[in-house]
Amino acid sequence: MEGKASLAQVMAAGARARGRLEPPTRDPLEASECLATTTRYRRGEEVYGPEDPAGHWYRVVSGVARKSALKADGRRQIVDFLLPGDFFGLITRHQHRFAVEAVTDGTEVARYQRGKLERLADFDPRIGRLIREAAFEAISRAQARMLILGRMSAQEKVGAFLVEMAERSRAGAAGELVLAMSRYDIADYLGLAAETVSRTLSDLRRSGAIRLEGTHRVRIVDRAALEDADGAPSAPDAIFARPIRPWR
Amino acid sequence: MEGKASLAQVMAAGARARGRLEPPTRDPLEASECLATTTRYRRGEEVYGPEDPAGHWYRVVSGVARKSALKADGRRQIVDFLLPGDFFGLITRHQHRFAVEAVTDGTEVARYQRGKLERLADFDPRIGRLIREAAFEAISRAQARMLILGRMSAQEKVGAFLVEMAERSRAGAAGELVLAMSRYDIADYLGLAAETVSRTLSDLRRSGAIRLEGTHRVRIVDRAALEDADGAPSAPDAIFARPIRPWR
DNA sequence: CGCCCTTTTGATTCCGGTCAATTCCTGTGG
DNA sequence: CCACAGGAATTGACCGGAATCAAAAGGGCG
Repeated sequence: MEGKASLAQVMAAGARARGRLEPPTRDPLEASECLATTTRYRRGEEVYGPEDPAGHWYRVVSGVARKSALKADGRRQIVDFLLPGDFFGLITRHQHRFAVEAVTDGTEVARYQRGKLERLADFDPRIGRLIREAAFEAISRAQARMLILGRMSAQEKVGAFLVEMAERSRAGAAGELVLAMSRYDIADYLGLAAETVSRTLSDLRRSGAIRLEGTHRVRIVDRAALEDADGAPSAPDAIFARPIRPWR
Repeated sequence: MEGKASLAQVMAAGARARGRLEPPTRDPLEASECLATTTRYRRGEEVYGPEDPAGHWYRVVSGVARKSALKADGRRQIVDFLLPGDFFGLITRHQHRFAVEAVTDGTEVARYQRGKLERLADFDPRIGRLIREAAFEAISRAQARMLILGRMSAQEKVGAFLVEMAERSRAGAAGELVLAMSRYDIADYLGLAAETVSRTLSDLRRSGAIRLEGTHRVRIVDRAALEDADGAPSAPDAIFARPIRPWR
């Protein structure tokens, strides 16, 4: 399914996410030239492959996607989960190095012609800023993830992952969280074995830090415990959350 | 030591690194407004700390720096090694989350006022592109590193690290390479213990993939072996490089 | 209802972290 | 210039946590 979204919409989304931008220096009319093609993907479907020419920039409209690399020995590393609003494919090179696939059925992705958008940015500084900030955002995300991948125990990794997803998906204050991806995806994201992810989630459940209300539904009970996981509970009142009745 | 560099120089450096940019849409005269302050740092000296306000963008002029985060438990993760030409501190937020310190004595860093540069970018699209591309570059670097951090054996990590540094520092075709940073730095960059880094380098030396010509001098003998390390030699003729006379 | 994929749980192995000791390098001061 | 001191690097021994192998249980979709 294909659709069109005006640049105005893009800008609006950007502004919403990040606060006010400067008043236009040009009439946004020219913006109508630059249209995004929105495509809908099925679960597992590929948005682009690691060998595809990199002539476009993309943005997730709805759903979830994963950006990953497949190594020769069959191992896969997921480099980023892409949620609504996230830009991806932002490179200067002529070829992608990663694949992007939809995680959920019906994931919608907006696609922009790189050249057009770039030329547009040359005239409208707001576009330039928007892209710049999207890139900065991606850097932040990537570097935050290095802290996780670098030197953490399985408990810390999974804990940090849950917190990250809760924040990025603006989960309800109650800490309810939907993990669209499989345990294998999570494992390849965190650099763990799928079995370890599963085990760790069970451990966190037993220790009362989270509640599993369905395979893909998690409720964060003791967020502090997730954050500096691996150790003792940090919040004093967290102890009372400890003796938890078994799930289901 | 402080100095001044004109924007023209910055642009020139950028163009050199990446190929031609478009002809100026405005006279570069206004560029003279935007001056970079270049500062020289001693070994271990801090360029900025994790709590500092993020009012500037930076670029390494000469030397090497490391960007790192210190965790509560004392563990450190190095998120990036910064070599000449690399931009850093590119964020929109108001506070850095990482510290940047000089690795080598006399590292020179150019500092740009973020606001000025941003306003300048609004008028001169070349500046915008330059910054955008620097950001894209950082993303690439970060995502490439995730492949390393994610799921590799110590051998693979160290091998990949050597290859990365050789490429980024344009080491002589002979594969001669200078590692400015300590084993501890390398360890914190790769998510390993310093002892493991040392051990692994020794193993690679024994297996003939590299030669150690001084604590901080490495010669890459069998690059292919480093790349898909951990396994058997890949290049057929690599076997002949195997029986290596002991170093020194 | 039944098949298949995902998830969970269990048992065993092994890589890399930790602790410890020694050697090597670098820079400093006599 | 050489001796010395202190940190950096290397090497060794041991142990623990996560990967791997294996199997059972659950859940979704035809």
